[in-house]
Amino acid sequence: MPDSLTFERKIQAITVADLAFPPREGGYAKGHETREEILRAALHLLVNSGYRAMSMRKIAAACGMKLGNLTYHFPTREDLVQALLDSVISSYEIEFDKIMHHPQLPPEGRLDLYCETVLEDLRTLKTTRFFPELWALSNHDPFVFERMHELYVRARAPLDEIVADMRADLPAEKRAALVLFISAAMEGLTVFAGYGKPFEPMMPALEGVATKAFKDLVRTIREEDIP
Amino acid sequence: MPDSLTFERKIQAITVADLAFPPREGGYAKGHETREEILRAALHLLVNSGYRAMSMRKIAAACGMKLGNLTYHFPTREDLVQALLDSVISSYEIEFDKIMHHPQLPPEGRLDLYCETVLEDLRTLKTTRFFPELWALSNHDPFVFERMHELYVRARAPLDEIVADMRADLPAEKRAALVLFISAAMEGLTVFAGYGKPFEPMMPALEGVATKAFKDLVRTIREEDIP
DNA sequence: GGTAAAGTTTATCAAGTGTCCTAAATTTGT
DNA sequence: ACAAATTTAGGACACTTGATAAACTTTACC
Repeated sequence: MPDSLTFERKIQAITVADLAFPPREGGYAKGHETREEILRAALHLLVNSGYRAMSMRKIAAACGMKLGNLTYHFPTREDLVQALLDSVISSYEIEFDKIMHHPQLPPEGRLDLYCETVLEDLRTLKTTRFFPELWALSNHDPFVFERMHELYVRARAPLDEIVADMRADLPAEKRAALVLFISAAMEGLTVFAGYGKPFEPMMPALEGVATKAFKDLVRTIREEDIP
Repeated sequence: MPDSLTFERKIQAITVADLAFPPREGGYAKGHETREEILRAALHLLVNSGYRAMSMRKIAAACGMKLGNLTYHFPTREDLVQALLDSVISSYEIEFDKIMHHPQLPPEGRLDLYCETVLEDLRTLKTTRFFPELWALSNHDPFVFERMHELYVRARAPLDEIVADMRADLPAEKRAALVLFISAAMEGLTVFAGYGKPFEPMMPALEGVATKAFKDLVRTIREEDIP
């Protein structure tokens, strides 16, 4: 592992096509398209250049329109960020719905699928890219905090449900702690995965360890008693 | 768990007395004290109000001096941030030195102590507070990235050493992955711990699960073969 | 075709940013 | 006492930021 390294991220450009941009009610078609374009550009800037660089002007420039038009669609900057968080949360919802409404899959299978989904996200670095920014923001912006909390709650909900199916006898508190630890481990993994180049060589081995560790946790859920 | 909550962090004000501010070579005593005061105020602002609020003027105002004096000690903003990162890294170094140079402690004991130290940090939320900001920054500021990488390397070094003592037979790559996963799990834990109020009620239970999980990993290191 | 709403541009505002500069006053180490 | 280091008090620079308001253009619909 080198002690000093050049600043090169392996992620060149994020594709945000798979993010959900629900249309607002009773708007012109053109207006909705523009809103989508704005949010896309905003997220692109957020991920690739950071929150500081995600200014109204740069967003406007990124999608080739004037600043005034941007404030027409989003009167304040907070409105824009809110819409952005909405789309992120919606995308999560869609992702986890796929797992929970998977036809004829036992709890164990759903747990495996859940873990596999997160590990896959770790490989493709999809959510990893905007999470650190949003999380840092949430420490000082109350409304970001509330939305991020909502996101965390929704992300853990399916896992909570699965664990409840498998170990209904466990007290809710311990189930919640177990779920939280799995989530935490995954969160930590995305930290290092997102950290990119320095850790890239050992990511395959890390994934092996992670898979084993998660399997251990599954075994804990199945067989052992929680301390 | 409430679905919406008021924005109240349990951490009111950070105390940075235990952070290391190494003196620069060939400076007067007074100058060193002032530098310390500046860095303290800067870190306070970073933690409690975020990186955006950590402007030269606000730092100067926070420690009751004029802007000119601040630029006298730190010609550019980057100089200041560099010094800040230096202090953070130094503090880490001191913390881990205590573990590694503990008299007559076998590798197993040092591993326990290492985990316990991190869990203690999780309880007191010491480093948790500025990590998200710095990490988010590192994604877009090359020099912050290099320093944060240095920090990660130094933080994992002792753990690496311990694991090497315990399992010299394992290939370096797999040892590194194991170390990385333990670090990742801890990193994730600090994420949720730093998240504060919403998770506060279940922190004790979470800590129990975490302790057990870490013990499992230790057992993995001791007895089993890594996949 | 006309009309009202939606969408877009243009121009401007006050405020904040980091950096640089000069000149003087004060404190400190020796 | 003397020189170096530190601090104060300003001002100015070029630049970016979010927000506002007035004009202009396109679109939808009767």
